[in-house]
Amino acid sequence: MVRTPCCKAELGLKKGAWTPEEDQKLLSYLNRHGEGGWRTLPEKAGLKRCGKSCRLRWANYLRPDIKRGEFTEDEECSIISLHALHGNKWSAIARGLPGRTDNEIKNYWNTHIKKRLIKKGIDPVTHKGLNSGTDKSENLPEKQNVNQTTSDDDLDNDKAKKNNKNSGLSSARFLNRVANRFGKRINQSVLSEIIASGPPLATTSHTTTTTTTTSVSVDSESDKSTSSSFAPTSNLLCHGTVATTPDSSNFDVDGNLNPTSSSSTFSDASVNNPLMYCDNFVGNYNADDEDTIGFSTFMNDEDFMMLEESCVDNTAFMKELTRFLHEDENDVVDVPPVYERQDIFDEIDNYFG
DNA sequence: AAACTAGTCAACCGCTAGTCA
DNA sequence: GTGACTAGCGGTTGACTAGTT
Repeated sequence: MVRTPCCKAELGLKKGAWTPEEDQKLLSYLNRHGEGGWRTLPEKAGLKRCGKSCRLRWANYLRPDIKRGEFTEDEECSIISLHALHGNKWSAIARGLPGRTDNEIKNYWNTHIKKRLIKKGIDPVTHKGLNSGTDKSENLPEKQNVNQTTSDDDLDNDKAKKNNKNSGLSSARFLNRVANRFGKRINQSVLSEIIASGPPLATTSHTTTTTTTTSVSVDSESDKSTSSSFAPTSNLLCHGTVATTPDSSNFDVDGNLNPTSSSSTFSDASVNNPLMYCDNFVGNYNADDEDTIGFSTFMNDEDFMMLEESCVDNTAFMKELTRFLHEDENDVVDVPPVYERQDIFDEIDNYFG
C-alpha cells in the first residue's frame, strides 16, 4: 500500500505553535461541521495547516471536554495502575482518565511519574523494584529506602493526605476487605459472577470476556497466588499483576499481609498490587493496608480495575457480602468472626447454586 | 546581567490499521 | 484484491520557561 504524504507535498503549510486566530478558525469550523474530513478541513476552514495537525490540535487541546490543569492524586494512581496493565499504550490509559489526552498523560508520565518511580526504587517499565533480581543497587537513586522521606516525598505525602480518602479507591478497599474475609472461600463461579457484574471502565469498551478467562484457585493455602490465563496486552502485565507470585510468607492465614515480613523496600505484593503500589507511591503505606491486599491476591489487575462502585451497589451478591461484613464489624465477643461461620458461606454457595 | 542547564509540554513524525470504492 | 484515504498511535523534537551558576 502506498501512503500518500500528508503534509510534505503540500508546500506553504504552516508548522509549529498554533495562534489564537488559527484556533478560532478551527473551532468555528468544527462547531459548524463537526469532526471528520480532516484532510479537506484546512482548506475549508481557511487554515494553512495539514489535516493531521488540525486533528491533533483539536484532539489534544481544543476539544471542549478536555480537562486541563494539574493531575490529581486519583489520576496519578490511575495512570500508574493502568500503565502497569497496558504499558506505554497511552491511548488505552487515556480511556481510563476521562478528560485527559494520551499526549498529556504520556508527557506527565515521562516528566513526573517516571522520575518519581525511579526515585522510589521502582522500575517504571516493569513496575518492579529496581533492585529485584540482580543487584542493581548502584543504579538506585541516593535515597532509595522508601522509609526515608525526601522533601519531595513530603510534598507527595501532603498531597496524598489531602486526597487520601477518595471515593474511587474506597470501593476497591471495601472489596479488598471483603476479599480478605471471603477470598479463600469463594469459588471461581462466584468470583466470575462478581466480576461479570462490574461495569466497564469509564469510556472503555471492556467486556466481561477478558475477565471470565481469569482462572482463580483459592482452594488451598498455596493458592493465594494466582495464575491468570488472560492474555496481557504487554509483557509488563506479567510483572504488574498477581500473576507474579507474591511471597506467601508475606501473608497470614487469612491472606493478610504480614507486616513483619516486609522488607525495607517494596515487597513483590506491594508492587504488584496497583492500589498498594499507589499508596506506596504517594508515601501512604500504613496499617490500613489490610484493605488493599485482598482481591489482588487472586485477581489480575484488569479484573481488579473492573470493580467499581456500582459493582457494590448493583450486585446482590455484594449486598449479601456487605451485610455479612457489617455483621462482622459489629461483632460482639460471643459471636464468631464472620469468616469462621460456615453458615454464611453455605448461604453464599446456595445463592449461586 | 548573561550564560547555561533542566524541566515541561505542544506539536510533529513515521508508522499501522481500518474503511471504502 | 488493490489502492487511496482517514484515523489514530507511540516516540521524538524543539520552543519556551524557570532555576542555577
